Amino acid sequence: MRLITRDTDYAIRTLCLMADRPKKVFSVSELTKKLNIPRPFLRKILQILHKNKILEAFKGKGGGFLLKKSIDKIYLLDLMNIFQGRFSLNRCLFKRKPCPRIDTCKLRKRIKKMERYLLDELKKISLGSLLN
Amino acid sequence: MRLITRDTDYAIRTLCLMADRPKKVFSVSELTKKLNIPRPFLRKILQILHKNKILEAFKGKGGGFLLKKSIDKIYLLDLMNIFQGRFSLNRCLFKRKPCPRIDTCKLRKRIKKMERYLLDELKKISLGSLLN
DNA sequence: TATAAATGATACCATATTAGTATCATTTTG
DNA sequence: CAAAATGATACTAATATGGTATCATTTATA
Ligand code: FES
Ligand code: FES
Repeated sequence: MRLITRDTDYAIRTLCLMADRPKKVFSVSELTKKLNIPRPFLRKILQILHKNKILEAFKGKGGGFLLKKSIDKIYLLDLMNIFQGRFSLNRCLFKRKPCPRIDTCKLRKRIKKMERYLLDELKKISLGSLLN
Repeated sequence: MRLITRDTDYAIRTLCLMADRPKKVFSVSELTKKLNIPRPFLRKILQILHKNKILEAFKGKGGGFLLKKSIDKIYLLDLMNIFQGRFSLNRCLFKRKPCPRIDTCKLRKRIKKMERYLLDELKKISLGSLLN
């Protein structure tokens, strides 16, 4: 089971790198070289981060992306929500009726509890806290 | 994120139903009617449960499947391992090198901790404990 | 003001995983 | 021997993930 998908992963790495020089405007070319992430994929990711107000973007020659939010205020869970959709462990419940025979669906309750825990843990993890 | 896939889910439901009459030999036809799970899919699932010694199987006319293990000794995690492979949250680590810049990969450690928790919780859940 | 270098928007393709089907062989009972 | 069951296994379909391609727009600067 994959907690973090590739795009979230790449976003983490990119933002951490950018945090090194928080005032600097990075072009995709530059980032792609340093991180070696496939260029068009990285570009898409950066555009999404921009739409979500985590980066600022500058068009035109000499343009690129700039960290907008402090790395300490960007949480892993934010990125997961952006790239992976709202975090939830038991989609199953909503696709099908609750399991016959398990009338009150105890399973669901127990999964909810685990989900609660994971969300709480994930909320605590800022990108800043991963560095150093 | 899906903790439990469809086949595991179906397996749970089927085993719970069979636990109602632990001595009875159920044919696929019978189970498929009661659970309305697509017949050939259910069949595959039952065969896998048989291979994994959770069910006993009887070939030939009048044959079918019989619960071999007590429902209290079948754990959700067993089924997940059978149908979904060994449970682990961070496959990511093994596909790519640890993230550059995050040298000691704190993220990995934190994910491992969550994984530990989930495994502990999942270990506790027997199918028996879901019923009644 | 033309050109090059950047992002914006968006549609597309490739691969992997999950979900489900089909088929033929074998066993068993009557 | 025929019917009714599972064993084994290969195939197909749907979805999610990972990655490309392309054209439009903006901006700096020669
Ligand atoms: S509602 Fe999903 S297993 Fe019960
Ligand atoms: S090793 Fe996977 S995020 Fe660091």
